[in-house]
Amino acid sequence: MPAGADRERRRVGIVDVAAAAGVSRQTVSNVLNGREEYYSTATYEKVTSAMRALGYRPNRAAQTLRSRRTAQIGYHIFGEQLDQAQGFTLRFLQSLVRAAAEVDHQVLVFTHRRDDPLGVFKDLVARHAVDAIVLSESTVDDDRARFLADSGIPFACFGRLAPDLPQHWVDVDNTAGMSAVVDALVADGHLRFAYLAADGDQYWKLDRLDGVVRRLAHHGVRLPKSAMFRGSDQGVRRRARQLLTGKNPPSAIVTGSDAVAAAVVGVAHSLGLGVGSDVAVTGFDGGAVGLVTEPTLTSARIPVDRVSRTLVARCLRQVEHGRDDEPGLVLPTELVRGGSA
Amino acid sequence: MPAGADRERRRVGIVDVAAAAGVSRQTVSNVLNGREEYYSTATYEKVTSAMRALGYRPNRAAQTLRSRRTAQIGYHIFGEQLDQAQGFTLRFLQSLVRAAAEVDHQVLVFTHRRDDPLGVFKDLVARHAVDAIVLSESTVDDDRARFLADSGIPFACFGRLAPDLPQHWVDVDNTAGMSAVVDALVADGHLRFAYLAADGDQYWKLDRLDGVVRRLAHHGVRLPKSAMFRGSDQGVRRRARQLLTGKNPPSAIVTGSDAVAAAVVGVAHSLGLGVGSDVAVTGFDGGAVGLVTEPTLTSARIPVDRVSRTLVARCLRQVEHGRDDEPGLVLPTELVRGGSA
DNA sequence: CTGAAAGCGCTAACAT
DNA sequence: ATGTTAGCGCTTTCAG
Repeated sequence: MPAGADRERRRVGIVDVAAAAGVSRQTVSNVLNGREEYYSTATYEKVTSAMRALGYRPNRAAQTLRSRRTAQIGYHIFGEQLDQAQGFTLRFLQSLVRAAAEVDHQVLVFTHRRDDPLGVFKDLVARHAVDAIVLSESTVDDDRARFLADSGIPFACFGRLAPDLPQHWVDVDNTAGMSAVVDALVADGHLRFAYLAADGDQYWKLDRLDGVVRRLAHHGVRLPKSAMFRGSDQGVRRRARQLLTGKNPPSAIVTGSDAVAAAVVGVAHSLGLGVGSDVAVTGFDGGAVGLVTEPTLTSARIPVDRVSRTLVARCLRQVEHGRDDEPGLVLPTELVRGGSA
Repeated sequence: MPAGADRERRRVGIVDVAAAAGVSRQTVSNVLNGREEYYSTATYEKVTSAMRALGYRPNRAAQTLRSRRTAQIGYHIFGEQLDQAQGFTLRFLQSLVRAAAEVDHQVLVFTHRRDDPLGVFKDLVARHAVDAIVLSESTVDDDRARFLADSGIPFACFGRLAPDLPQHWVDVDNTAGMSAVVDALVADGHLRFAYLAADGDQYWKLDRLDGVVRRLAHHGVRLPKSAMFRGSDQGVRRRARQLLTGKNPPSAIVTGSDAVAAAVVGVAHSLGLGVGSDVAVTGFDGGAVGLVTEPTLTSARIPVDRVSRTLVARCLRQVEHGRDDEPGLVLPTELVRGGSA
């Protein structure tokens, strides 16, 4: 039996498509890569129908090797995440994956090793495993961002960066977000406020606090020192209890995040107070946490989808045109009204 | 000036290493791929030091194209995840990424498009974008698993699969986990129990319920119908309140998950009851949720790291030796005692 | 607009 | 134990 008779199920390659369509392999490649100047509509039809008929899908490794584009975006997550970020990280990742998919890219998730935080980054860059890297929960002076900037790989951060770093970032307007929350509360007639938040001196935590203080001042409402607290989850609960059982309790408790708000809601319940009626509670984030509290949270929603889409766009821009001097982008939050305020 | 004088920063390739080490490219390749039969210790030293000196890192695309191995594992996540799984998914992903990294693999995260749930899978398989795929939250008769089985790509699931599917799965022993919880509670002298859980008829939810009922029976304790409830988060809260304020309230509330347990803890607090003192509450999972409640939860901990490591191992086994007939693996949970029971 | 040639950087299969 | 010869399947460059 001649070798040609083998029922061998060969992978279908670009040449098979070319043969089936009666054109050369490049024409197929051009169609594949949407180089519209280089083929006629008729050719396009022939080629695409041949691809469909053969069930052809280009081999990624070959494309990558030749074009030097992986169509993959790296996303760094921290290994240990017992904190507030928990819920948000997954929401963001989901959004990022969708945003990447919209432009035919995939997301490679990676973590660092404890003993060598930058090692993975070096590896990824050196091995050309990704076209760009996205960072979230970045600090202003972020080691990772600094390394990426030095190495020259395209990147973008969710969170603003120091002025001496490339401004490849997107962030939300924390101050304005809190202002909107305060405005709504004031419009509802609240006069006695408190602000509770997780501790930490990240700029966004400070911005949120600042937003509340300033906006209340704008409305002529003072926020007494004793009604401001930033600390651990436990500390927040304790202080919430103190405030709510003390004399002249706040009628509205603004918090720095949905996680904190959820904790406060729990405390209020435990004191037999009606949330949204006896006391208003607000959060910041607008993700899933706020939907499982009872009542649901009024919160400043972070527009995750816009954030991730922008991040992906900025990455690809750098991939295609080299490092740019675009400034950072600040996105507004959206006030979502739940039953908690 | 001659062209050779260009200060052109060329990528260092395998030939550069070979030249520097004074060996052929294959020898370098052999060292790279740990084919120990094919080089001497002396050669190894020469080659590795040359690699270090040149800062050489093999190009992934080229390796993939030639070896037909991507060193990437795909992980599918659902797009909308407002439910209990939330916290767990991220914990699992983190663990999976680490487990993959331990064997020099990376994790590619992807979601499906609503209108074509299997489309991404087809694409990934056809384009050889990953070596294997990991699924979590799989159902017994999982469409995704069925597709993967048909397509022949290596895969592994967190969650048992129907007998007519390849048994590429790992799962935890839900029944035994609950038994351990019940044992601890009984040992503490509890006699009046209740069981609250999220609704849904996934086998693991049924197994957990079953575990509680059987083990209580084993101890001679009856769980009245009225003390068993499965429903929405809201429903659970309502029922918890009813139970705790009714006559003859339970002294121990066993729940189907840490998320439900957290809700029950909130309800107990709202009724002024001390959790861990007035009423015991237990969860199932052992992740971050149980650490932020007050007190922390007593729970059956899912050994995520073992799960993900096993999943990765099973994937690689198939990659290397083809589909196997290994049976599914059931892993035990570990009882973690928090302050809630 | 289409075709032919060249090669991305590596590893498999063979030789030595 | 090391070297030689061929590609992997595509895209780039350049010629028609």
